[in-house]
Amino acid sequence: MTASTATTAESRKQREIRSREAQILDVARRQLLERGYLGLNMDRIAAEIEYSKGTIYQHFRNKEEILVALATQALETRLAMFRSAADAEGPPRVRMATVGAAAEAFVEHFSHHFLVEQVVRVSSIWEKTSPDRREVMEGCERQCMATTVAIVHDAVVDGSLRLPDGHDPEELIFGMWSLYQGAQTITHTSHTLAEIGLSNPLASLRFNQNVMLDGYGWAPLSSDFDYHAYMDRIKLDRFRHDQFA
Amino acid sequence: MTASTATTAESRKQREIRSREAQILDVARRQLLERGYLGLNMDRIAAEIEYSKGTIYQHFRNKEEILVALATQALETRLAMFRSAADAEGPPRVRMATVGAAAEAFVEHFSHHFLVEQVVRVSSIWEKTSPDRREVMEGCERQCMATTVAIVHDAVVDGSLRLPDGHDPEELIFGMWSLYQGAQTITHTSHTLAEIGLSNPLASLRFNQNVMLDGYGWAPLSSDFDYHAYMDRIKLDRFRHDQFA
DNA sequence: GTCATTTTTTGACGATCCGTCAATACTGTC
DNA sequence: GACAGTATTGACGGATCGTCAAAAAATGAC
Repeated sequence: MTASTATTAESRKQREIRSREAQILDVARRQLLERGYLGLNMDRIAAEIEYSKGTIYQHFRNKEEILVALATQALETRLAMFRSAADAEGPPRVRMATVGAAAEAFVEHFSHHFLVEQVVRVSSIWEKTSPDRREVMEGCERQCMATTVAIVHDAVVDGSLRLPDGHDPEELIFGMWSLYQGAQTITHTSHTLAEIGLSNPLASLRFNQNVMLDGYGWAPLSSDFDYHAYMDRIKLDRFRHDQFA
Repeated sequence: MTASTATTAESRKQREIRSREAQILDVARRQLLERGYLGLNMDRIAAEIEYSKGTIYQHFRNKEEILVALATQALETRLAMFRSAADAEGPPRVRMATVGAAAEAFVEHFSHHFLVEQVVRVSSIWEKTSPDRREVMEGCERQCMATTVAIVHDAVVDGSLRLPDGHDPEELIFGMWSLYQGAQTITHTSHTLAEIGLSNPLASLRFNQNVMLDGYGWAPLSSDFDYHAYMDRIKLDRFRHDQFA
C-alpha cells in the first residue's frame, strides 16, 4: 500500500511536471508568434503559466533551450510525416512526391515552425543550448535526410533514375532540401514577393521541384504523370490536420 | 570667403561623420562575426571606436538599424555584381550562369553576409528598424530580381527557353533564388552536412542549378555547354576580390 | 581674442530582462 | 506532529539598451 501510494504520487508528480513542460512550450510558442523573438520573455511566460520563473528554469537551462525545444517538437512531427510518406505505394519518384506533399502539409499546419527554426539557426543562440538538446535536433535532421536519400537509392536501384557520374543521391536531396528551405525562408520573410508578381509561392515551389527532378531525368517525368493532382489528393488523404499531431 | 570657409568646414564635418558611420559598421561587423548576435553590444562598439554610446545613437536609431545597414552594404555590392554579370556576352543562359558565378563570388568574399541577413530577417528585429532603412534593402532585393528576370525574358524572346503555359519568368527566378538561399542557409547553419556525405555543398548547389535549368529545357543545355568550366573561368576573370568593393 | 550661440559629445541613469539562490512551502514518512 | 527531502518562489545582481541633461567643442560676430 505504501509503495503503491508512493508510486501513484510519484507518477502524478511526474505527469504534472511533464504537462507543465508542454504548457511552457505552448505559452512560449504563442508569445513568440504574437510578439516576435525580442518579445519572448521569461517573466511574461512565468506570469501566464502561473508558476514562478525559477520553476521554468528547472525545465530549461535558459531561454534559448525553450526555442530549441519548440523547434524539436516541430521537427519530430515532420520526421514522422516524412516516414509515413516514404512508405507510400508506387515508384520512387511518386514516393518522393508524397514526401513533397508531406512537406507542404507540414508548413501549412505548422507555419510557426519556420520562424522558430530561423531564430534557432542564428549561431549565438544555438551555442547557448546544451549538447543534449542539440543532439536531438540534429538527429531529426539526419533522419529526415536518411529517409529521403533512401528513396533516391531505390530509384537508382530500380533504374528509374540514373545519376550523372560522380554525383550522389545526397546531392539530389540537398537540392530538394535547399529549394524547400529557401522558398520557405523567402516566403516567410520577404516583403516584396507580391509586388514582384509571385502570387502563390507555394505553388511555384512545387513546380520548381518537379522541374528539377525532371532535369535529373527521374522517371516518370512530370510530362508522364500528373504529380500536381497526385499531391493535392494525397495531402487530403494522408496529411489532413486531424491525422497527425 | 566667409561662405567658402563655412562650406569647407561643413563638408569636413560631413566627411568626418560619414567616415565615422563606416567605422561603426566595420567594428559592428567584426564583433558580430567574432561574438555572434548576442555578443553584439553597443557599449563594446562605443569603446572600440572611441566615441561614446550617445554618438552612435546619432547615426543609428537602435541596434537593429546597425544590422540592417550591414545587410544593405552587402546587398548593394551584390546588386552591382549581378548587374555587371547580366551585361555579359553570350546567349541568355550563359549570362544567367555569369550571374551564378557572381553569386558564388559574393558568398565567398562576403561570407559574413548570410549571418547578417539571417539575423535581420527575424521578424521582431526587422520591425524595430525605420521604414527608410527597410526601403533601401527592399529596393536592392527588387532590383536583383528585376535584373535576373530580364535575362529570362530575353531567353523567352530569342526562343532558347520556352516556359510551360501558365508559368512566368518570375517563377523560374524564384526557383533559382530559393535554391541559392536555401543552400546558403543550410551550409552556414547545419552541423550535420559533412557526416551526411556532402563534402562540397557549394559545388552541389551549382550542379543543382544547372539540373534545374536543364529541367526547364533552357538552351544550351549543360550537356552542350561546359558551364562548370565557364563559371570557374568567369569568376577569376570578372569577380576576383580586387575587382569590386 | 572674446564671448554668446549653436552643435556635438558624453556618460550617468532609468528601465528591462536574464539567470541565480537563499528562503519558504510542500510532501510523504515515522 | 516532527522531520527529511523536494519543489517553488521572487528578490536580487548583473548585463545591456536607449535617453537626456549637462559638458565640451565649434562657430561666428565684433
